[in-house]
Amino acid sequence: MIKVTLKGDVVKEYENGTAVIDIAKSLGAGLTKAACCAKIDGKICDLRTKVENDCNLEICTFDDKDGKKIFWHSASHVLAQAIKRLYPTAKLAIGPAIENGFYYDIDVEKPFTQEELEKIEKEMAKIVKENIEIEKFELSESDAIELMKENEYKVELIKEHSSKGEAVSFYKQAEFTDLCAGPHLMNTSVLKAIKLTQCTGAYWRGDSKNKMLCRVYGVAFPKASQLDEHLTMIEEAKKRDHNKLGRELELFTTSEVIGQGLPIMLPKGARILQLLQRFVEDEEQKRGWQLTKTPIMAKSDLYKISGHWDHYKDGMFVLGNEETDDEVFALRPMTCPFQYQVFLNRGRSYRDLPMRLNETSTLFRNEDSGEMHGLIRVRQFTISEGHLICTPEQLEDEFKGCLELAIFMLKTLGLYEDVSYRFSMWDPDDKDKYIGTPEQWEEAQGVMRKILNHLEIPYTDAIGEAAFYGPKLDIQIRNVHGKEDTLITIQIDQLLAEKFGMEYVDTDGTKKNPYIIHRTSLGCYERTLALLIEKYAGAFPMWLSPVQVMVIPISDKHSDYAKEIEQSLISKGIRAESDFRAEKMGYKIREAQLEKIPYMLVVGDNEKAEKTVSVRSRKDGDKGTMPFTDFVAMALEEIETKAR
RNA sequence: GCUGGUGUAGCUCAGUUGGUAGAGCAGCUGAUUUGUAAUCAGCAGGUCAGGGGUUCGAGUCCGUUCACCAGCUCCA
Repeated sequence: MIKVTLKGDVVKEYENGTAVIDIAKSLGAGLTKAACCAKIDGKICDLRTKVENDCNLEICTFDDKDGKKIFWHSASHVLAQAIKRLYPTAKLAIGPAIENGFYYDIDVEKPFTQEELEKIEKEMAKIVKENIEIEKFELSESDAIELMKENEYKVELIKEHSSKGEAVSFYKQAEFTDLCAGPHLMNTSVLKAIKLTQCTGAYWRGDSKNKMLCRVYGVAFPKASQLDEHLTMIEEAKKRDHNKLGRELELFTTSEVIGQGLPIMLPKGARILQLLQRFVEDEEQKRGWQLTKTPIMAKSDLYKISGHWDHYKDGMFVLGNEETDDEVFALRPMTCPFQYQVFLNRGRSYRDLPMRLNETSTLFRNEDSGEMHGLIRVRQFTISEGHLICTPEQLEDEFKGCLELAIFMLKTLGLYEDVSYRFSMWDPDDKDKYIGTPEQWEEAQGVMRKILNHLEIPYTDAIGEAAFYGPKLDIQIRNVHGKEDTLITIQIDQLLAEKFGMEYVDTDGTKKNPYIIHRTSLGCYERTLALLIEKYAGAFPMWLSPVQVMVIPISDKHSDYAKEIEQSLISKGIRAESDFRAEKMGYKIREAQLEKIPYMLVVGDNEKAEKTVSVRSRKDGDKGTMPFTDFVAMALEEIETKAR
């Protein structure tokens, strides 16, 4: 007999070798039905797994993160089975569960059309109804290859798994068998609500040198109502899409004759960027940063020293022809070597350090045509850039200062709860991308890890995500589509200082290379604006609203008083406008509300007589009448505190 | 860059098997002078994303360029 510790520290005894599913049965029919997989001593496994030692056992349902994963993974097998039934010549590649559903990559002659996806969906529903048992078996490498010999993708995977000494396992459901490590559900019948969401291209093994396969994405739920809820949620999220909302609210636009990835900031969008920029620059000044203003282009020589010419020439806008011109320039794709020239302006000693240089820096990157996206990925953008030059002893404190600044920015904007931290390291196997020696990388990464651990930052490791010159702490955020991007980055670099001959005289009279922290305090303004639009669905906090107050006179008779109110607000630095059109008040309110203006001040006979305003907030509706001076005090307070 | 989708008035969308473009909102003009989310009427607005091809005839069919969208790859 073995002792199994269950949820709530309940210990039960079972025959050695009892399968998890039988343990679940002993606990209740409801749990058995809902069970997707289990965790034995924290290790995820099949319900088929036989328990052979005393252990902790957790049975996971769809409500658990791991249960969902298994549920969706099995859904991907049903997808594959349906495709094989309808398209017998299709070659399956891989089909994992992802964060929000599953996909399967398939090698087919022609990508599926919408109609074909619907047909596949119907076949999947049939497979679910057929109530098929899912069985697991293992094969030797040679038998496995024999079984999958028609499919070069699976053969490649089998060879790879066995070379690592892993068992080669298969899952079989009726006529369909797939190479898979599992775990899986016991039966197809629980996959009640399935929706195939899209069909796109994806490279085999994520390498653009490989063949592009057809990737079918889907989601699945145990109940139809959950699927509906999920689809509604996605629709709701799309309404916040900055790319749609930002254009509707006239924050930005694009123009075919200007070009891709070159957004035009309209007055309202430009105003928000100005507010953000002032906020950042003022805060940096308070924290001891010195503003610089360096050229937006340079001779190729500069980029050759930094290494950017070798690494990113294709991504730069080069002016001139290297073959024929004496001088070739390029628009700057980053600020680093420009700001280094500030340090290099004269000899430096330890007394000059730390040197904190910030700049509102416009950059140009010739992104591939398929990469551009709204304001998130563009060809010209302006970044809250900064480089901090310091001694090794100062590094931790200064890094901490940069991080505190970033966190202050995020908290003020209300994005703090939405970010995650990524420790981006080099990939020692990628000889092309990274400069420097393994020893230098170990040192820089070691220092960064120590700092992150010391500051108790909840980060995840990311191999191969470092800059070519050093490791990064990336502060990541997701857009409404769930896609993750870097909002803020703080990097440690000891390689570029050497390349540029940056030295300081230390206390002992010897010359040393400083450490450089590359950092942004708020990332690039366009991207930040995009995330803010999505965060607030266009209803920006008062201090960031392009128009803060709309004065609405009830009729022509009240225009003078409205004008007086408007002017008074403007003189106090509040961004106010009046709506003098000969429309009904309800109409003007509706428009101001749709423009997401924080306050509407309705003024008529009563207000005029008593020097009051009727306040309507976009959030709470009619707030009643108050003395104008009271409203001003309230508005200024809300702006000053950057209330959200 | 790759795969797929989309492109008709400022916006949202109609437009039959190819026969020469239509609505609502927005805009303009006039009337209305209004008390917390849409007053009424009239007018104007389009080389159907841009070249090209097939055809007697193309918004509709074919090809190409551009832009937009989703995904992949990339992201100093």
